[in-house]
Amino acid sequence: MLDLEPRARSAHPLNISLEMSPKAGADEAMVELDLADISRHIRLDAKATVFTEGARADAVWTLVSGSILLSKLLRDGRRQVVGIVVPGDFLGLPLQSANGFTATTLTPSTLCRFDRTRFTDLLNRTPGLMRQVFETFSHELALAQAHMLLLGRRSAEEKVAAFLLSLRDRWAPLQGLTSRVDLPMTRQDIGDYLGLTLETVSRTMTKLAQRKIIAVIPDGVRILDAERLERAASL
Amino acid sequence: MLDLEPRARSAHPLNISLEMSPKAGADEAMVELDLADISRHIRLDAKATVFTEGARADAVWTLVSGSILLSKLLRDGRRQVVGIVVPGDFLGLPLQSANGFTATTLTPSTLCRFDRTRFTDLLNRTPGLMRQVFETFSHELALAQAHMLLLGRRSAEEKVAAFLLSLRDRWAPLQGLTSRVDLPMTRQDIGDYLGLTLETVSRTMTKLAQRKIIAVIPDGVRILDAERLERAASL
DNA sequence: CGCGGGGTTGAAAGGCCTCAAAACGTGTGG
DNA sequence: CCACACGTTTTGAGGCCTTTCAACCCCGCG
Repeated sequence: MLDLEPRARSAHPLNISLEMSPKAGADEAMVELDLADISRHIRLDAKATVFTEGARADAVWTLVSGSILLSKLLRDGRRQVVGIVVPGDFLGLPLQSANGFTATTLTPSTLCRFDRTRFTDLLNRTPGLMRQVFETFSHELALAQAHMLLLGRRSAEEKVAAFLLSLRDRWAPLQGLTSRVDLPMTRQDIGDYLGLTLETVSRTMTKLAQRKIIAVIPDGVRILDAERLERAASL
Repeated sequence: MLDLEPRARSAHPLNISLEMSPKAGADEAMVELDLADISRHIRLDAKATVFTEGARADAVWTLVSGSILLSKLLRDGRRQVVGIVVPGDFLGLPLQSANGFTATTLTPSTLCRFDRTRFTDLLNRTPGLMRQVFETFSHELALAQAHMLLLGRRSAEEKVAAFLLSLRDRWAPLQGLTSRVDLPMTRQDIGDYLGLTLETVSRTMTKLAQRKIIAVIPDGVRILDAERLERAASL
């Protein structure tokens, strides 16, 4: 249900952004060829591991469809989800040789895989592409900082409310701004993202539902009162 | 006391990294000139604001000496420190027109200021420089993810222990790996960094001191038993 | 000397966690 | 088509860790 095929207009996943680049010149077609040259589309089932924290990173990826969870593990099993990847997002650090986190698919997903060294070579040859990826990372960093604020300083209710709103907004460019928010992950996953236990996530959601701010539906929630939800998130 | 003058060997703050670049070629001197052209050294007192969250960003910076706190604010006053800047670090997002956080000096500091648009122009003209800044950001992102794990999944004692160790390690390249860790910030600042109250930070430190793992000294701590501190951090 | 900011310590409250059980949903096999 | 098993979610009760509120100490400085 989340497995739609977005941005089909673009021949290559990374060109979504290159197309919008102001200095998209004559050599754009060549870059596309080069990208096609070193890339490979891959389909994965739900709950498949794309790569593992600590392992050697020999590829970088873009997500074409589906969704992916990025998580870090403590030795005793405690887990923190450090990111949620939606179609169009870039995945992996081109310049780092080891993965800093594990990437797991939530739904059946298709990814575009790039050989890492060949990708960084291309990056060094193609300033426009590097700029695009750089821009992506700046945005990621801003998201990470916003999430630190959430993890460190927000209550359980604020966390859950902010989570639902941010997930809605991230999917909005792909499927429009609907009141329905798909949650193709478990309460445990959500808790690991928000720094809460699965029970607290569940309780908080039912509390929001009792106040008619959201409705809990199978595999997701429906936002009944976006305004009050925003107030609950103290945005 | 933290106000040392590190990396004096390099003519320009940003060239620390450019020097180490593998493809540092003949045009390096020119880049340095360009950087000098658009940069300006600035001295700031302790507790001075470099820039404010939400304000238009018309500059990016490198920290030459001193130290800086990056923080985000919630409307009701709750604060989250999202980063600590040590000499040599880059500061600000070249491609974003608004600041995502506030930057405040902890000690008297000297910064190097770059006009943002002129810096990004230079960035676009100079792939090697962009690569360097890009690399910096990848590292920042990794740090941010590690901090999310800390904020979401670690206990107060683990947080404080991990904080002391990470601060020691970040200063190590500049002043050597000593047992003394300078803390030129208040308990409130530390709490805002770790997602704790200042009282919890204080209590946790005295508890670590009672167990002879650290000693609380004026303006810092001394690490008495690094091994047990690492175990306390569950690293 | 008194003031003010920062730090420590104490007691009580509360929010979230832990442990536990029951409800629910879905896919499988009889 | 129903029964069952398994994983997930919900709900409850109790406890703990961190927060809250408050008092007190320390020290630098006007």
